[in-house]
Amino acid sequence: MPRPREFDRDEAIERAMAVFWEHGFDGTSTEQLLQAMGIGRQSMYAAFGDKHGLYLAALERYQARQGADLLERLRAVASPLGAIEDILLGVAGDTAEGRSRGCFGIQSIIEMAGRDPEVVTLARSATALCEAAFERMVAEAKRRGEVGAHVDERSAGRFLLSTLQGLRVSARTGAAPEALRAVAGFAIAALRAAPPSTSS
Amino acid sequence: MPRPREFDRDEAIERAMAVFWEHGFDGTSTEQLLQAMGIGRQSMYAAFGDKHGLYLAALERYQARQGADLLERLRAVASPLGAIEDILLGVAGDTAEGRSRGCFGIQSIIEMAGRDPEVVTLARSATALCEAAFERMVAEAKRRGEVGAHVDERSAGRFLLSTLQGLRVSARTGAAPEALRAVAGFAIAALRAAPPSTSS
DNA sequence: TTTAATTTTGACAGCGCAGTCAAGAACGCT
DNA sequence: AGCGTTCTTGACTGCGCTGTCAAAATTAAA
Repeated sequence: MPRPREFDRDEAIERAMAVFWEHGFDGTSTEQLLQAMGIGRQSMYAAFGDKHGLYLAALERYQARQGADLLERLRAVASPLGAIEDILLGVAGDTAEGRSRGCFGIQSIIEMAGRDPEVVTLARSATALCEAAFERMVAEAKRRGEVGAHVDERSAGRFLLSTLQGLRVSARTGAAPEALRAVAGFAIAALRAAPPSTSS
Repeated sequence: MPRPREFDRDEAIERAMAVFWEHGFDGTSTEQLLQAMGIGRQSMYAAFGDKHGLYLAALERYQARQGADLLERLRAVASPLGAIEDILLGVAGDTAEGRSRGCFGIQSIIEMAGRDPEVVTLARSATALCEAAFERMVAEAKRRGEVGAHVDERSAGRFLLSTLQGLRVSARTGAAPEALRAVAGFAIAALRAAPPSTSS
């Protein structure tokens, strides 16, 4: 009976994400969002509640895609350490626009963590998921002897995610690809030859 | 002849910085700033031009202090590698509030790099300064045999700054001190035992 | 004491914002 | 075809925002 929705929800979220990503939550007006999504005001409010709800939907979607990407690289891979290296080098290998665009996930943490518990929750679960993915890669790499047996994979997972975040911040600042590659190289070196990790 | 200013400029910048730091540029209203600074509207506009000018003054001040801190640790130090470790572990050793407060410099890059060339310029010079400081620490550490002779200190400087940024993002997300310590430990390990850095 | 310079004060203007409301349009079932 | 339900359209509201203006206050020199 009901009249069906005329726009594609996923497509709309995707477009909203691009706007939020470029301008941040505070820097984005509903007018911008509606124009980008190509829908009317009421449609948006009916579908997402409010600007904040739309933001959460966009962030969730972004993180889901990021996570899927990571898991994908983990699944079909010849060498786990090679996969890790590829992931880190991926930041350096991106286009100049891609590099300076930065990471929507990091942006959301920086802008919203201080006031939005829902964003924090999303960020924490995405963090846990990425760290776990890295951890499994490291564990597999250990099994294959690509990294030393003394490496603590849990710490290594955290280290790798932190490194990835550092790379993305550096990229946004305008770091050259060669600089980013050098950073990635050090991270890989840390895995190859880590002494008992400093856990006090 | 002129009537002297009633407020202390530096103090005002300091208080404005705290507000910008907490809420970001877009999230901060002039009203909030004036209240925090304890001055009137016109006083602020006369002294700083506009909200953006005040923001730049606050950012410049923040970066100057961060840089001075780094150089200070470099100057009066027993072991360069120990100093580097202290700096990285400093993030983990901060209070919970300090950790989740994050870094104003990173915040400014994430929020403003896409639209404010002046912020980018400030960020780049601060980045260069920090990288150079780390580079000198690494060079000195090499001279003392604390890190291997094969380590490229330029790359190492970049790596260390990137690691510090990653640590701060992780801290803002709510990472536990032990997790941050583990990350710092891996970074130090990378310096101790880095093979020829991956620079292609 | 007058004067010139500057800061402070308080009010104000114009604009853009997020969110609401009511009326009209489109659909599937009966 | 008619009906009930939902979506869409467009106007509107109240509020908060940044930046401006003019007048009052304060100082040091003349």
